[in-house]
Amino acid sequence: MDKKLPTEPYKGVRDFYPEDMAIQSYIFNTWKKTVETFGFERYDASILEPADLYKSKGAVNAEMVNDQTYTFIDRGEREVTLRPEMTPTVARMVAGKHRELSFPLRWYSIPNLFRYERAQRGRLREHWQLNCDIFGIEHYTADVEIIALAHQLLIDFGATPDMFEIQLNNRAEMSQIFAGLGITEPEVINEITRLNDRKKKITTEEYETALLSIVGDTALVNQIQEKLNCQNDTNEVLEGLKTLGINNVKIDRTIARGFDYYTGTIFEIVDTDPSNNRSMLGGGRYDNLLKMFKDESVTGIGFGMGDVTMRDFLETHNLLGAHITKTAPTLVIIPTDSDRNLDSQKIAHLFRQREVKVSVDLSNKKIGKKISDAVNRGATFALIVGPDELNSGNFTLKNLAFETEESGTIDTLLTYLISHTT
RNA sequence: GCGAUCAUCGUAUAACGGCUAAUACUCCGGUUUGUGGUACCGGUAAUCAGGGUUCGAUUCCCUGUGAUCGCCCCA
Repeated sequence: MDKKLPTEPYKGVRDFYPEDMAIQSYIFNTWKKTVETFGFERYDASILEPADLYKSKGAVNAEMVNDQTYTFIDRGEREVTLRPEMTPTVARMVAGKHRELSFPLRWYSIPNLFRYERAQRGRLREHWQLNCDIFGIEHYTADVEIIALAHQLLIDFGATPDMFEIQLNNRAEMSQIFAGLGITEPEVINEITRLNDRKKKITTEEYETALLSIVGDTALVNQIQEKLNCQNDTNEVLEGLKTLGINNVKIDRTIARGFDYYTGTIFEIVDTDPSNNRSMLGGGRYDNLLKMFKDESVTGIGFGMGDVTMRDFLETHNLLGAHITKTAPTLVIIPTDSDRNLDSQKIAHLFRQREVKVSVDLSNKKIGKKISDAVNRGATFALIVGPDELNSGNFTLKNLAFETEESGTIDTLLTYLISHTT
């Protein structure tokens, strides 16, 4: 009679059942570990931000703000947006304590971000993204450092350098290249940049036709292509990375990046496997982001890397598997019947005080079933608790992996268990 | 926002327009009233929603919903 609710999650977002959460935790933990070896500190903020943070001029690309954010009016008639990216938030936080913070900063966060878009491979409406930024260093070695971190992140998941490629570009250098060709109008540069971004997806003919319709001059079309194809291009960031032993990197003049706030280095890391031919990570340098909040400016460079694309990468290259561990209890206490549940819970407390992970099987299944359930859950030990054991004080601890048993008082078994777990 | 493909037990698959919609795994129970994953036996459980064509629709058509893949954009 009454209509039941669907059990599916909201469109484009995920439920994390324990087996998914195990993967998610592995990704987050690995991120955290690597990033902290680079001396980064963690911060976070609310998922809610005033809509103005994204709307103010030149903050981000207009399409994303207008068409791809979750924006609503709250009960106090404030316009609120679910954060679609973290950079404006961290810029706001840095600007807010500009005078108190001791630069340079190395900050990271793993926020969940929301974008209202059509879900597809590697793109969902909610994703988590590792965000790393260095604030307050103009020197190019900050660019090198942040890209070296991005590189190391993948290495620490077990990736080898042939599995991915770092693609570098520089907004300032692009402006110079265009200026050298006599192209100075920002509108035209913008159009060419957007076209370049799509270059790998379209044919050379399509590219040339589109480029011609922008610049209206065949000679110029050829000159632009020549500049873009220059394989020998290098810069100090590229050389710096090579000095650090990072060689799967190249200059790619078609790298564009969507956000308007980038002013210098921009980079992406792409999967070299053709079946997962996507950008997994992207970032760049921004000089003017704090100007929204203050007259003073602080330069920053950072990147974001998504959990969805990360998982796709790890699955594509078979880098998950052995790393994923379910959180199983070490010990399952098995009462022979429900009347022994409380006695069992009391015993469990003794083990928990010694930091043993214990669950008590409170079901009314038969003992054999409870034991096989414990095995299936991945427990290492099982302890049977029944009237005989409680009366005599003599218990049996089963080692489920080796199919051995140990008898004794709770105290001796506790000592035994602790000495047999690492 | 646009385009393509798809939608069957909890999961993965099967069924020419025609028998009670099948099989495997999972789950539950039993063989075994207090002790292990196996084996054997049994059980629960599905045609996304609404309309149309037809004697008859899981199958064909339309609409909606959802998913996947691509475009746009981006992690």
